[in-house]
Amino acid sequence: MKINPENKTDLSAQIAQAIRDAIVNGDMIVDQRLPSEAELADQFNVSRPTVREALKRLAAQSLIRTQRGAFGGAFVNRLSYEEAYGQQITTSTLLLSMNAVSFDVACEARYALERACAPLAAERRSPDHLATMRAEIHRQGQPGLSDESFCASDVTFHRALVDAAGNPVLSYQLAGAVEAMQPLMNMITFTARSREEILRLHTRIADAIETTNAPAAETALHELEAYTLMLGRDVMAARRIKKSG
Amino acid sequence: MKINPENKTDLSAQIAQAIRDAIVNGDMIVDQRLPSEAELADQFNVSRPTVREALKRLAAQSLIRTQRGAFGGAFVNRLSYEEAYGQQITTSTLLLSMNAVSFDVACEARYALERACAPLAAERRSPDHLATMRAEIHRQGQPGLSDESFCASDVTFHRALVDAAGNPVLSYQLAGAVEAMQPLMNMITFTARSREEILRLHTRIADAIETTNAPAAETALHELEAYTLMLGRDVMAARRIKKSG
DNA sequence: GCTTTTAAAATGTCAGACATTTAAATGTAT
DNA sequence: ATACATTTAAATGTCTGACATTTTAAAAGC
Repeated sequence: MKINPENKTDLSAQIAQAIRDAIVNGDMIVDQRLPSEAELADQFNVSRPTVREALKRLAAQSLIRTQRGAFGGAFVNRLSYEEAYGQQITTSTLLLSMNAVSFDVACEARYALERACAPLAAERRSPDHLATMRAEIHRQGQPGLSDESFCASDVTFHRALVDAAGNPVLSYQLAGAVEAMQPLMNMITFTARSREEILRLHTRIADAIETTNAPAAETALHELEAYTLMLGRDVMAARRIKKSG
Repeated sequence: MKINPENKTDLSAQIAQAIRDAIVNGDMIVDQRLPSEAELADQFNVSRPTVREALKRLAAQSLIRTQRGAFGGAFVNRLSYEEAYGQQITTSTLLLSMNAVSFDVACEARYALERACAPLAAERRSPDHLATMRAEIHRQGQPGLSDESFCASDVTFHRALVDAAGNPVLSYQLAGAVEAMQPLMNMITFTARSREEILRLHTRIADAIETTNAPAAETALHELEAYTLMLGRDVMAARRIKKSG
């Protein structure tokens, strides 16, 4: 992996790519120690700051971790779900906040993913997941609940639904979609009327999951998608006016 | 955003986080220029190499891009789908290759996502998408096709299915799942018998999409999932034996 | 007025030094 | 001999200052 040809891009980017390739190809295995910065600098014929910039790039992607002190160094990192979540959420949030993705598209993707989870959730849901969903439904019915709290509870509810599917990859994918929509969702004013409607649909979803009735859950999710879309569109319209004004 | 309290983590990580927050919170907008490295070093009271390490971290996440020369500098980057794909694929591939995710779980997630796309694809598929699917089916039936080529064609087929849904966020999510599974899929030996079976299912899927029969597409995808799982398990079993042997 | 040259500003890179952290090796006392 | 304290070495983290390269805008020249 050691060599890189004479091209004009950043040396630190080239070095990062070379090491990244080595990791992805399996030439370096988890927890294996990389050569020290000084050794890498020698091997690649660059200075230590350049090597360090390359290593920081890899650290930003959670590909490596570093440890100070004797017998420290840079080690290939076993990517954890938490780290993967973090990457996913950062990326998704930016895609949405930079308007590369519209609210409509994000909303559609999110509910498509949730519906994909529904059959698995109906099949595997534990009492614990159901209890969480019921508890959040109860909370959402409390009078005097702030919009932020309502929104947070909404997220917890949907998260329980997805986690009930028992597939961490799906949970991880959804996390991105749900978190990314949070800022926009938080702009929504949840009237008593809309809360009532959402509550009704949440209850239908929970009931469907409890009775392992996947199609009913999917139908309710469809309706919730349409309703969310309507609420979101009002907010987005208001946002556009504010921008142009 | 300028200050960061006295804690013991890396300064470059702290600075990267501060700038990241500013971008995500919208304090800095797309294409806005960051202060020069020297100015940032002043503001954060650190040296230029430390600032540079922070900037490289952000560059690794495609949050910023840099431009050399006068009036150059670091600019907030509009995250493109391509860049987001790249991030997603790197992360997903590592999750799978490091065995943090089993083949079964990845496979289940992938087909759950594809089924989520099916109704949308059935509704929106263009002649172009259908043509791609048909063409790949035809290719998969050619005798003398190598396993790699068969596999590549398989990816193109599924990609067309997902793209037909017309939701770039779903395409982006799937890209990760599909790409990540590639290395394992490539280890599969596709016998004439298994190719025939896959071809049959692909045809059913294409037919269902063409006739806007979403349920039929989902059913066929279910069967294809079960079949893929079976093929994959053989490979994974062989892999385990090789490791322990 | 157009072209060429120049200057300035910014990132990219290097070299060397010092600071800090950490664990092993060593030494010392009970 | 064991337990504890000390030293030491290796590594990352940080700083300073310098030079190289790239790029654009402004100045100079025709």
